[in-house]
Amino acid sequence: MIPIHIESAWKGTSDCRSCGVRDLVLFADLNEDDFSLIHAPIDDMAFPLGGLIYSEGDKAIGVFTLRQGMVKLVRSTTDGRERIVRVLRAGDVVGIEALATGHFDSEAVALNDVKVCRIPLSVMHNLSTKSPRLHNRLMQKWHQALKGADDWLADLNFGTARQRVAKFILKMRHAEIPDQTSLFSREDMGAMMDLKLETVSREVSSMVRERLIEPLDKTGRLYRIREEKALLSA
Amino acid sequence: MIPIHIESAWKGTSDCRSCGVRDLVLFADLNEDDFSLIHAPIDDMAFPLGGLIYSEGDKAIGVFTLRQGMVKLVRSTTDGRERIVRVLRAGDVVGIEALATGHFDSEAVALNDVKVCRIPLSVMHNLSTKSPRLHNRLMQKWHQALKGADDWLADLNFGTARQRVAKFILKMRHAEIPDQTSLFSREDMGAMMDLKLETVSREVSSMVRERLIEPLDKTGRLYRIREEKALLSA
DNA sequence: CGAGCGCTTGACCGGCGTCAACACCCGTGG
DNA sequence: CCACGGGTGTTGACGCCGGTCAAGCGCTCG
Repeated sequence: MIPIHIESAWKGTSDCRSCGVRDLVLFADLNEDDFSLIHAPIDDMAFPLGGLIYSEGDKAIGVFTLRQGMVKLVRSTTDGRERIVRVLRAGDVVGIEALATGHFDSEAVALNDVKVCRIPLSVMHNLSTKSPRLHNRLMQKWHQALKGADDWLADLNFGTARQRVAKFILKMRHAEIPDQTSLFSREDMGAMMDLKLETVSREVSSMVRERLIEPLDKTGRLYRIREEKALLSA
Repeated sequence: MIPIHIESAWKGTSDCRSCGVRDLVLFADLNEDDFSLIHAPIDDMAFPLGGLIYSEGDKAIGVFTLRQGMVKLVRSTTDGRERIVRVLRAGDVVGIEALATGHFDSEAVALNDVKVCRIPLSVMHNLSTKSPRLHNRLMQKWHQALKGADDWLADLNFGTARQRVAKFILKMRHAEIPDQTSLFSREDMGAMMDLKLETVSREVSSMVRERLIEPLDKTGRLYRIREEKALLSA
Protein backbone atom coordinates (compact mmCIF):
# COMPACT_ATOMS: atom_id res chain seq x y z
CA MET A 1 0.00 0.00 0.00
CA ILE A 2 2.12 2.90 -1.26
CA PRO A 3 0.85 6.32 -0.20
CA ILE A 4 0.15 8.50 -3.20
CA HIS A 5 -0.29 12.22 -2.92
CA ILE A 6 -3.46 13.04 -4.75
CA GLU A 7 -3.01 16.42 -6.36
CA SER A 8 -6.58 16.91 -7.20
CA ALA A 9 -8.63 15.57 -4.35
CA TRP A 10 -10.89 18.59 -4.50
CA LYS A 11 -14.43 17.77 -5.51
CA GLY A 12 -16.31 21.00 -4.97
CA THR A 13 -17.68 23.17 -2.21
CA SER A 14 -19.96 21.77 0.45
CA ASP A 15 -23.31 22.95 1.61
CA CYS A 16 -23.13 21.75 5.19
CA ARG A 17 -26.84 22.35 5.79
CA SER A 18 -27.67 19.40 3.56
CA CYS A 19 -24.82 17.14 4.68
CA GLY A 20 -25.76 13.47 4.82
CA VAL A 21 -23.87 12.79 8.04
CA ARG A 22 -24.52 16.15 9.64
CA ASP A 23 -25.91 14.73 12.86
CA LEU A 24 -22.60 12.96 13.48
CA VAL A 25 -20.29 15.84 12.87
CA LEU A 26 -18.95 19.11 14.17
CA PHE A 27 -21.67 21.25 12.65
CA ALA A 28 -24.47 19.07 13.99
CA ASP A 29 -26.33 21.69 15.98
CA LEU A 30 -25.38 24.97 14.34
CA ASN A 31 -28.21 27.40 13.71
CA GLU A 32 -28.67 29.88 10.86
CA ASP A 33 -26.83 32.63 12.74
CA ASP A 34 -23.86 30.32 13.15
CA PHE A 35 -23.81 29.42 9.46
CA SER A 36 -23.78 33.10 8.60
CA LEU A 37 -20.45 33.37 10.41
CA ILE A 38 -18.77 31.02 7.93
CA HIS A 39 -16.79 33.25 5.57
CA ALA A 40 -14.56 30.72 3.83
CA PRO A 41 -15.54 27.78 1.65
CA ILE A 42 -15.80 24.28 3.09
CA ASP A 43 -14.09 22.07 0.51
CA ASP A 44 -15.39 18.69 -0.44
CA MET A 45 -12.59 16.20 -1.04
CA ALA A 46 -12.12 12.53 -1.90
CA PHE A 47 -9.18 10.14 -1.60
CA PRO A 48 -8.72 6.61 -2.95
CA LEU A 49 -7.25 3.70 -0.99
CA GLY A 50 -3.71 4.66 -0.01
CA GLY A 51 -4.31 8.36 -0.63
CA LEU A 52 -2.32 10.70 1.59
CA ILE A 53 -4.49 13.28 3.33
CA TYR A 54 -1.56 14.92 5.07
CA SER A 55 1.93 14.12 6.33
CA GLU A 56 3.49 14.33 9.78
CA GLY A 57 4.47 17.93 10.48
CA ASP A 58 2.50 19.47 7.59
CA LYS A 59 1.16 22.94 8.07
CA ALA A 60 -2.63 22.76 8.19
CA ILE A 61 -5.10 24.73 6.09
CA GLY A 62 -7.99 23.21 7.94
CA VAL A 63 -9.29 20.17 9.76
CA PHE A 64 -11.21 17.38 8.05
CA THR A 65 -14.56 15.90 8.87
CA LEU A 66 -14.63 12.28 7.78
CA ARG A 67 -17.86 11.59 5.93
CA GLN A 68 -17.14 8.20 4.41
CA GLY A 69 -14.46 5.55 4.71
CA MET A 70 -11.66 4.97 7.21
CA VAL A 71 -8.38 6.75 7.82
CA LYS A 72 -5.23 5.47 9.57
CA LEU A 73 -3.03 7.80 11.60
CA VAL A 74 0.61 6.77 11.21
CA ARG A 75 3.65 7.79 13.21
CA SER A 76 7.16 6.84 12.23
CA THR A 77 9.15 5.76 15.26
CA THR A 78 12.74 6.82 15.83
CA ASP A 79 14.02 3.49 14.53
CA GLY A 80 12.25 3.85 11.22
CA ARG A 81 9.36 1.47 11.64
CA GLU A 82 5.79 2.62 11.26
CA ARG A 83 3.22 2.53 13.96
CA ILE A 84 -0.50 3.03 13.34
CA VAL A 85 -1.74 4.89 16.39
CA ARG A 86 -5.44 4.91 15.55
CA VAL A 87 -7.99 4.56 12.80
CA LEU A 88 -10.80 7.05 12.33
CA ARG A 89 -14.31 6.41 11.02
CA ALA A 90 -17.24 8.44 9.72
CA GLY A 91 -18.01 11.36 12.01
CA ASP A 92 -14.48 11.65 13.39
CA VAL A 93 -12.40 14.77 12.90
CA VAL A 94 -9.17 14.04 11.04
CA GLY A 95 -6.30 16.26 12.13
CA ILE A 96 -8.07 17.81 15.10
CA GLU A 97 -4.66 18.65 16.61
CA ALA A 98 -4.29 21.41 14.01
CA LEU A 99 -6.83 23.43 15.98
CA ALA A 100 -4.26 23.76 18.74
CA THR A 101 -1.00 23.96 16.84
CA GLY A 102 -1.69 24.65 13.17
CA HIS A 103 0.12 21.54 12.02
CA PHE A 104 -0.39 17.78 12.03
CA ASP A 105 1.17 15.35 14.49
CA SER A 106 0.91 12.26 12.33
CA GLU A 107 0.37 11.08 8.79
CA ALA A 108 -3.22 10.40 7.65
CA VAL A 109 -3.79 7.78 4.94
CA ALA A 110 -7.06 6.53 3.47
CA LEU A 111 -7.75 2.84 4.19
CA ASN A 112 -10.42 2.71 1.49
CA ASP A 113 -12.37 5.22 -0.58
CA VAL A 114 -12.66 8.25 1.64
CA LYS A 115 -14.75 11.41 1.50
CA VAL A 116 -13.96 14.36 3.74
CA CYS A 117 -14.80 18.02 3.95
CA ARG A 118 -12.08 20.43 4.89
CA ILE A 119 -13.06 23.20 7.27
CA PRO A 120 -10.56 26.08 7.24
CA LEU A 121 -8.86 26.87 10.53
CA SER A 122 -10.09 30.45 10.28
CA VAL A 123 -13.68 29.23 10.24
CA MET A 124 -13.09 26.98 13.23
CA HIS A 125 -11.34 29.65 15.26
CA ASN A 126 -13.97 32.22 14.51
CA LEU A 127 -16.96 29.98 15.05
CA SER A 128 -15.77 28.09 18.10
CA THR A 129 -15.43 31.26 20.19
CA LYS A 130 -18.69 32.73 18.96
CA SER A 131 -20.95 29.71 18.92
CA PRO A 132 -21.37 27.84 22.20
CA ARG A 133 -23.00 25.11 20.13
CA LEU A 134 -19.85 24.52 18.14
CA HIS A 135 -17.78 24.90 21.27
CA ASN A 136 -19.65 22.05 22.90
CA ARG A 137 -19.43 19.86 19.83
CA LEU A 138 -15.74 20.53 19.73
CA MET A 139 -15.31 19.35 23.32
CA GLN A 140 -17.11 16.17 22.32
CA LYS A 141 -14.85 15.64 19.32
CA TRP A 142 -11.70 16.14 21.39
CA HIS A 143 -13.08 13.69 23.88
CA GLN A 144 -13.92 11.21 21.14
CA ALA A 145 -10.35 11.43 19.86
CA LEU A 146 -8.79 11.03 23.29
CA LYS A 147 -11.03 8.14 24.26
CA GLY A 148 -10.36 6.54 20.91
CA ALA A 149 -6.63 6.73 21.60
CA ASP A 150 -6.91 5.26 25.08
CA ASP A 151 -9.28 2.52 23.92
CA TRP A 152 -6.94 1.66 21.08
CA LEU A 153 -4.12 1.16 23.54
CA ALA A 154 -6.13 -0.75 26.12
CA ASP A 155 -7.99 -2.99 23.65
CA LEU A 156 -5.58 -3.72 20.84
CA ASN A 157 -2.17 -3.58 22.46
CA PHE A 158 -2.69 -5.81 25.43
CA GLY A 159 -2.76 -9.54 25.87
CA THR A 160 -1.92 -12.41 23.52
CA ALA A 161 -1.89 -12.20 19.74
CA ARG A 162 -5.17 -14.09 19.65
CA GLN A 163 -6.87 -11.70 22.06
CA ARG A 164 -5.67 -8.70 20.09
CA VAL A 165 -6.88 -10.03 16.77
CA ALA A 166 -10.22 -10.98 18.30
CA LYS A 167 -10.71 -7.47 19.70
CA PHE A 168 -9.66 -5.99 16.39
CA ILE A 169 -12.23 -8.03 14.47
CA LEU A 170 -14.95 -6.84 16.83
CA LYS A 171 -13.76 -3.24 16.73
CA MET A 172 -13.91 -3.19 12.94
CA ARG A 173 -17.39 -4.64 12.64
CA HIS A 174 -19.79 -2.72 10.43
CA ALA A 175 -22.18 -0.25 12.02
CA GLU A 176 -25.13 -1.23 9.84
CA ILE A 177 -24.41 -4.94 9.32
CA PRO A 178 -23.10 -5.99 12.71
CA ASP A 179 -22.23 -9.54 11.77
CA GLN A 180 -19.77 -8.37 9.12
CA THR A 181 -16.32 -6.97 9.68
CA SER A 182 -13.67 -5.43 7.44
CA LEU A 183 -9.99 -6.12 8.01
CA PHE A 184 -6.95 -4.55 6.36
CA SER A 185 -3.67 -5.78 4.98
CA ARG A 186 -1.96 -8.10 7.42
CA GLU A 187 0.95 -5.71 7.56
CA ASP A 188 -1.28 -2.77 8.54
CA MET A 189 -3.01 -4.90 11.13
CA GLY A 190 0.37 -5.84 12.52
CA ALA A 191 1.38 -2.18 12.78
CA MET A 192 -1.85 -1.49 14.66
CA MET A 193 -1.46 -4.27 17.20
CA ASP A 194 2.33 -4.56 17.40
CA LEU A 195 2.35 -8.00 15.81
CA LYS A 196 4.14 -9.39 12.76
CA LEU A 197 2.04 -9.95 9.69
CA GLU A 198 2.60 -13.72 9.84
CA THR A 199 1.24 -13.83 13.36
CA VAL A 200 -1.85 -11.88 12.32
CA SER A 201 -2.38 -14.23 9.39
CA ARG A 202 -2.01 -17.30 11.60
CA GLU A 203 -4.53 -16.03 14.17
CA VAL A 204 -7.08 -15.07 11.52
CA SER A 205 -6.67 -18.41 9.80
CA SER A 206 -7.07 -20.33 13.02
CA MET A 207 -10.28 -18.44 13.81
CA VAL A 208 -11.58 -19.33 10.36
CA ARG A 209 -10.70 -23.00 10.94
CA GLU A 210 -12.53 -22.90 14.27
CA ARG A 211 -15.58 -21.38 12.55
CA LEU A 212 -15.55 -18.26 14.73
CA ILE A 213 -15.46 -16.20 11.56
CA GLU A 214 -16.13 -16.97 7.91
CA PRO A 215 -14.42 -15.35 4.91
CA LEU A 216 -16.78 -13.49 2.57
CA ASP A 217 -14.25 -12.59 -0.12
CA LYS A 218 -11.09 -14.09 -1.54
CA THR A 219 -8.72 -11.32 -0.48
CA GLY A 220 -8.92 -11.83 3.28
CA ARG A 221 -10.59 -8.52 3.99
CA LEU A 222 -14.26 -9.24 4.57
CA TYR A 223 -15.54 -11.73 7.15
CA ARG A 224 -18.77 -12.74 8.78
CA ILE A 225 -18.70 -12.97 12.57
CA ARG A 226 -20.16 -16.31 13.59
CA GLU A 227 -19.38 -16.57 17.29
CA GLU A 228 -19.10 -13.24 18.95
CA LYS A 229 -18.92 -14.67 22.46
CA ALA A 230 -16.02 -16.93 21.61
CA LEU A 231 -14.17 -13.92 20.21
CA LEU A 232 -14.87 -11.81 23.28
CA SER A 233 -13.48 -14.46 25.59
CA ALA A 234 -10.64 -15.44 23.31
CA MET B 1 0.43 0.02 46.05
CA ILE B 2 -3.17 -0.17 47.27
CA PRO B 3 -5.34 2.79 46.22
CA ILE B 4 -6.75 4.54 49.27
CA HIS B 5 -9.63 6.97 49.06
CA ILE B 6 -8.53 10.07 50.89
CA GLU B 7 -11.57 11.56 52.53
CA SER B 8 -9.99 14.79 53.43
CA ALA B 9 -7.79 15.79 50.54
CA TRP B 10 -9.11 19.33 50.72
CA LYS B 11 -6.46 21.83 51.73
CA GLY B 12 -8.12 25.20 51.21
CA THR B 13 -9.23 27.53 48.48
CA SER B 14 -6.84 28.65 45.78
CA ASP B 15 -5.99 32.11 44.65
CA CYS B 16 -5.10 31.30 41.06
CA ARG B 17 -3.57 34.71 40.46
CA SER B 18 -0.62 33.78 42.66
CA CYS B 19 -0.33 30.16 41.54
CA GLY B 20 3.26 28.95 41.34
CA VAL B 21 2.78 27.01 38.13
CA ARG B 22 0.31 29.40 36.56
CA ASP B 23 2.25 29.80 33.34
CA LEU B 24 1.88 26.05 32.70
CA VAL B 25 -1.79 25.71 33.35
CA LEU B 26 -5.28 26.39 32.08
CA PHE B 27 -5.56 29.84 33.62
CA ALA B 28 -2.21 31.00 32.27
CA ASP B 29 -3.40 33.99 30.32
CA LEU B 30 -6.64 34.98 31.96
CA ASN B 31 -7.10 38.70 32.63
CA GLU B 32 -8.91 40.41 35.48
CA ASP B 33 -12.22 40.40 33.63
CA ASP B 34 -11.92 36.65 33.19
CA PHE B 35 -11.18 36.09 36.86
CA SER B 36 -14.27 38.09 37.79
CA LEU B 37 -16.35 35.47 35.96
CA ILE B 38 -15.29 32.75 38.43
CA HIS B 39 -18.21 32.32 40.80
CA ALA B 40 -17.32 29.08 42.54
CA PRO B 41 -14.30 28.26 44.67
CA ILE B 42 -11.24 26.57 43.21
CA ASP B 43 -10.30 23.91 45.75
CA ASP B 44 -6.74 23.15 46.65
CA MET B 45 -6.19 19.43 47.24
CA ALA B 46 -3.38 17.04 48.06
CA PHE B 47 -3.00 13.26 47.76
CA PRO B 48 -0.28 10.94 49.07
CA LEU B 49 1.30 8.12 47.10
CA GLY B 50 -1.45 5.68 46.14
CA GLY B 51 -4.19 8.24 46.77
CA LEU B 52 -7.28 7.85 44.58
CA ILE B 53 -8.25 11.07 42.87
CA TYR B 54 -11.25 9.54 41.14
CA SER B 55 -12.52 6.19 39.86
CA GLU B 56 -13.58 5.03 36.42
CA GLY B 57 -17.12 6.20 35.75
CA ASP B 58 -17.31 8.66 38.66
CA LYS B 59 -19.48 11.71 38.20
CA ALA B 60 -17.24 14.77 38.08
CA ILE B 61 -17.51 17.89 40.21
CA GLY B 62 -14.66 19.48 38.33
CA VAL B 63 -11.42 18.90 36.50
CA PHE B 64 -8.02 18.96 38.18
CA THR B 65 -4.96 20.95 37.33
CA LEU B 66 -1.88 19.02 38.40
CA ARG B 67 0.49 21.35 40.23
CA GLN B 68 2.94 18.87 41.71
CA GLY B 69 3.70 15.17 41.40
CA MET B 70 2.59 12.52 38.90
CA VAL B 71 -0.71 10.75 38.31
CA LYS B 72 -1.39 7.45 36.56
CA LEU B 73 -4.56 6.89 34.55
CA VAL B 74 -5.70 3.29 34.94
CA ARG B 75 -8.25 1.31 32.94
CA SER B 76 -9.40 -2.12 33.90
CA THR B 77 -9.62 -4.36 30.85
CA THR B 78 -12.51 -6.74 30.26
CA ASP B 79 -10.44 -9.67 31.56
CA GLY B 80 -9.77 -8.01 34.89
CA ARG B 81 -6.17 -6.93 34.48
CA GLU B 82 -5.14 -3.33 34.87
CA ARG B 83 -3.63 -1.21 32.19
CA ILE B 84 -2.00 2.15 32.80
CA VAL B 85 -2.88 4.22 29.75
CA ARG B 86 -0.85 7.32 30.58
CA VAL B 87 0.86 9.25 33.33
CA LEU B 88 0.34 12.96 33.81
CA ARG B 89 2.82 15.51 35.09
CA ALA B 90 2.76 19.08 36.42
CA GLY B 91 0.71 21.33 34.16
CA ASP B 92 -1.49 18.57 32.79
CA VAL B 93 -5.23 18.54 33.31
CA VAL B 94 -6.38 15.43 35.16
CA GLY B 95 -9.82 14.27 34.11
CA ILE B 96 -10.17 16.61 31.14
CA GLU B 97 -12.75 14.24 29.63
CA ALA B 98 -15.24 15.42 32.25
CA LEU B 99 -15.54 18.66 30.29
CA ALA B 100 -17.25 16.72 27.53
CA THR B 101 -19.20 14.08 29.42
CA GLY B 102 -19.38 15.04 33.10
CA HIS B 103 -17.77 11.81 34.23
CA PHE B 104 -14.35 10.17 34.20
CA ASP B 105 -13.19 7.55 31.72
CA SER B 106 -10.46 6.04 33.86
CA GLU B 107 -9.14 5.86 37.38
CA ALA B 108 -6.59 8.45 38.54
CA VAL B 109 -4.08 7.50 41.22
CA ALA B 110 -1.21 9.53 42.67
CA LEU B 111 2.24 8.08 41.91
CA ASN B 112 3.85 10.22 44.60
CA ASP B 113 2.85 13.23 46.69
CA VAL B 114 0.46 15.14 44.50
CA LYS B 115 -1.03 18.61 44.67
CA VAL B 116 -3.95 19.58 42.46
CA CYS B 117 -6.54 22.29 42.27
CA ARG B 118 -10.05 21.35 41.37
CA ILE B 119 -11.86 23.70 39.02
CA PRO B 120 -15.64 23.20 39.08
CA LEU B 121 -17.26 22.22 35.79
CA SER B 122 -19.58 25.22 36.07
CA VAL B 123 -16.58 27.54 36.08
CA MET B 124 -15.05 25.81 33.09
CA HIS B 125 -18.26 25.83 31.07
CA ASN B 126 -18.95 29.44 31.87
CA LEU B 127 -15.44 30.72 31.29
CA SER B 128 -14.54 28.69 28.24
CA THR B 129 -17.39 30.15 26.18
CA LYS B 130 -16.82 33.69 27.43
CA SER B 131 -13.05 33.92 27.44
CA PRO B 132 -11.28 33.27 24.14
CA ARG B 133 -8.08 33.11 26.18
CA LEU B 134 -9.31 30.14 28.18
CA HIS B 135 -10.78 28.64 25.05
CA ASN B 136 -7.38 28.66 23.39
CA ARG B 137 -5.65 27.25 26.45
CA LEU B 138 -8.24 24.53 26.54
CA MET B 139 -7.50 23.55 22.95
CA GLN B 140 -3.86 23.30 23.92
CA LYS B 141 -4.64 21.11 26.92
CA TRP B 142 -6.80 18.78 24.86
CA HIS B 143 -4.01 18.56 22.34
CA GLN B 144 -1.47 17.89 25.07
CA ALA B 145 -3.61 15.02 26.36
CA LEU B 146 -4.15 13.53 22.91
CA LYS B 147 -0.51 13.80 21.91
CA GLY B 148 0.47 12.35 25.26
CA ALA B 149 -1.74 9.35 24.57
CA ASP B 150 -0.38 8.81 21.07
CA ASP B 151 3.22 9.24 22.22
CA TRP B 152 2.67 6.80 25.04
CA LEU B 153 1.49 4.19 22.57
CA ALA B 154 4.18 4.81 19.99
CA ASP B 155 7.08 5.10 22.43
CA LEU B 156 6.38 2.69 25.25
CA ASN B 157 4.36 -0.07 23.64
CA PHE B 158 6.49 -0.88 20.66
CA GLY B 159 9.62 -2.92 20.20
CA THR B 160 11.54 -5.22 22.52
CA ALA B 161 11.39 -5.11 26.29
CA ARG B 162 14.78 -3.44 26.35
CA GLN B 163 13.72 -0.70 23.95
CA ARG B 164 10.57 -0.02 25.95
CA VAL B 165 12.37 0.24 29.26
CA ALA B 166 15.02 2.50 27.70
CA LYS B 167 12.35 4.85 26.32
CA PHE B 168 10.59 4.81 29.64
CA ILE B 169 13.73 5.80 31.52
CA LEU B 170 14.22 8.72 29.16
CA LYS B 171 10.57 9.76 29.30
CA MET B 172 10.65 9.91 33.08
CA ARG B 173 13.80 11.99 33.34
CA HIS B 174 13.55 15.07 35.53
CA ALA B 175 12.80 18.40 33.95
CA GLU B 176 15.30 20.34 36.06
CA ILE B 177 18.00 17.67 36.57
CA PRO B 178 18.08 15.99 33.17
CA ASP B 179 20.59 13.29 34.09
CA GLN B 180 18.28 11.90 36.76
CA THR B 181 15.18 9.79 36.27
CA SER B 182 12.47 8.46 38.56
CA LEU B 183 10.96 5.03 38.00
CA PHE B 184 7.98 3.40 39.68
CA SER B 185 7.20 -0.01 41.09
CA ARG B 186 8.15 -2.74 38.65
CA GLU B 187 4.55 -3.84 38.57
CA ASP B 188 3.33 -0.36 37.56
CA MET B 189 6.04 -0.11 34.96
CA GLY B 190 4.93 -3.46 33.59
CA ALA B 191 1.32 -2.26 33.36
CA MET B 192 2.52 0.80 31.47
CA MET B 193 4.60 -1.07 28.90
CA ASP B 194 2.72 -4.38 28.73
CA LEU B 195 5.57 -6.31 30.31
CA LYS B 196 5.75 -8.54 33.37
CA LEU B 197 7.45 -7.10 36.42
CA GLU B 198 10.26 -9.67 36.25
CA THR B 199 11.05 -8.61 32.71
CA VAL B 200 11.17 -4.95 33.73
CA SER B 201 13.47 -5.82 36.60
CA ARG B 202 15.76 -7.85 34.36
CA GLU B 203 16.10 -5.06 31.81
CA VAL B 204 16.75 -2.38 34.42
CA SER B 205 19.32 -4.59 36.13
CA SER B 206 21.08 -5.33 32.89
CA MET B 207 21.31 -1.61 32.08
CA VAL B 208 22.83 -1.02 35.50
CA ARG B 209 25.36 -3.80 34.91
CA GLU B 210 26.25 -2.25 31.55
CA ARG B 211 26.71 1.15 33.25
CA LEU B 212 24.08 2.85 31.11
CA ILE B 213 22.36 3.95 34.31
CA GLU B 214 23.44 4.09 37.94
CA PRO B 215 21.16 3.59 40.97
CA LEU B 216 20.98 6.58 43.29
CA ASP B 217 18.87 5.01 46.01
CA LYS B 218 18.38 1.54 47.40
CA THR B 219 14.74 1.11 46.42
CA GLY B 220 15.20 0.97 42.68
CA ARG B 221 13.35 4.21 41.99
CA LEU B 222 15.99 6.86 41.35
CA TYR B 223 18.74 6.52 38.75
CA ARG B 224 21.37 8.62 37.08
CA ILE B 225 21.47 8.44 33.29
CA ARG B 226 25.06 7.78 32.24
CA GLU B 227 24.79 6.98 28.55
CA GLU B 228 21.83 8.61 26.92
CA LYS B 229 22.88 7.64 23.42
CA ALA B 230 23.15 3.98 24.26
CA LEU B 231 19.64 4.13 25.71
CA LEU B 232 18.24 5.90 22.66
CA SER B 233 19.64 3.27 20.32
CA ALA B 234 18.88 0.34 22.62
C1' DC C 1 15.28 -8.12 65.57
C1' DG C 2 11.81 -10.22 62.87
C1' DA C 3 8.06 -9.78 59.48
C1' DG C 4 6.68 -8.35 55.11
C1' DC C 5 6.97 -6.16 50.92
C1' DG C 6 9.28 -5.19 46.76
C1' DC C 7 13.30 -6.20 43.84
C1' DT C 8 16.34 -9.50 41.83
C1' DT C 9 17.81 -13.72 39.83
C1' DG C 10 17.54 -18.43 38.01
C1' DA C 11 15.47 -22.39 35.34
C1' DC C 12 12.28 -23.68 32.22
C1' DC C 13 8.97 -23.36 28.55
C1' DG C 14 5.71 -21.52 25.29
C1' DG C 15 4.30 -17.91 22.15
C1' DC C 16 5.69 -15.11 18.78
C1' DG C 17 9.33 -13.52 15.50
C1' DT C 18 12.24 -14.96 11.70
C1' DC C 19 13.16 -17.00 7.45
C1' DA C 20 11.53 -19.38 3.71
C1' DA C 21 8.55 -21.69 0.48
C1' DC C 22 4.26 -21.80 -1.57
C1' DA C 23 -0.66 -20.53 -2.97
C1' DC C 24 -3.72 -17.43 -4.79
C1' DC C 25 -5.57 -13.27 -7.02
C1' DC C 26 -5.26 -10.00 -10.48
C1' DG C 27 -3.49 -7.03 -14.07
C1' DT C 28 -0.62 -6.94 -18.12
C1' DG C 29 0.81 -8.15 -22.48
C1' DG C 30 1.75 -11.53 -25.93
C1' DC D 1 -7.38 -16.57 -24.28
C1' DC D 2 -3.60 -17.85 -21.80
C1' DA D 3 1.18 -17.06 -19.88
C1' DC D 4 3.51 -14.50 -16.88
C1' DG D 5 4.82 -11.74 -12.80
C1' DG D 6 4.16 -9.08 -8.73
C1' DG D 7 1.72 -8.42 -4.63
C1' DT D 8 -0.55 -10.34 -0.76
C1' DG D 9 -1.95 -14.10 2.21
C1' DT D 10 -0.88 -18.65 4.15
C1' DT D 11 1.77 -22.20 6.19
C1' DG D 12 5.82 -24.63 8.09
C1' DA D 13 10.32 -25.14 10.79
C1' DC D 14 13.02 -23.33 14.09
C1' DG D 15 14.97 -20.29 17.64
C1' DC D 16 14.77 -16.70 20.95
C1' DC D 17 12.55 -13.34 23.82
C1' DG D 18 9.81 -12.80 27.45
C1' DG D 19 6.28 -15.15 30.54
C1' DT D 20 5.89 -18.39 34.45
C1' DC D 21 7.09 -20.30 38.70
C1' DA D 22 9.96 -20.24 42.48
C1' DA D 23 13.66 -19.05 45.59
C1' DG D 24 16.39 -15.65 47.83
C1' DC D 25 17.81 -11.00 49.07
C1' DG D 26 17.61 -6.39 51.18
C1' DC D 27 15.07 -2.66 52.56
C1' DT D 28 11.95 -0.56 55.91
C1' DC D 29 9.23 -0.39 59.69
C1' DG D 30 7.06 -2.15 63.54
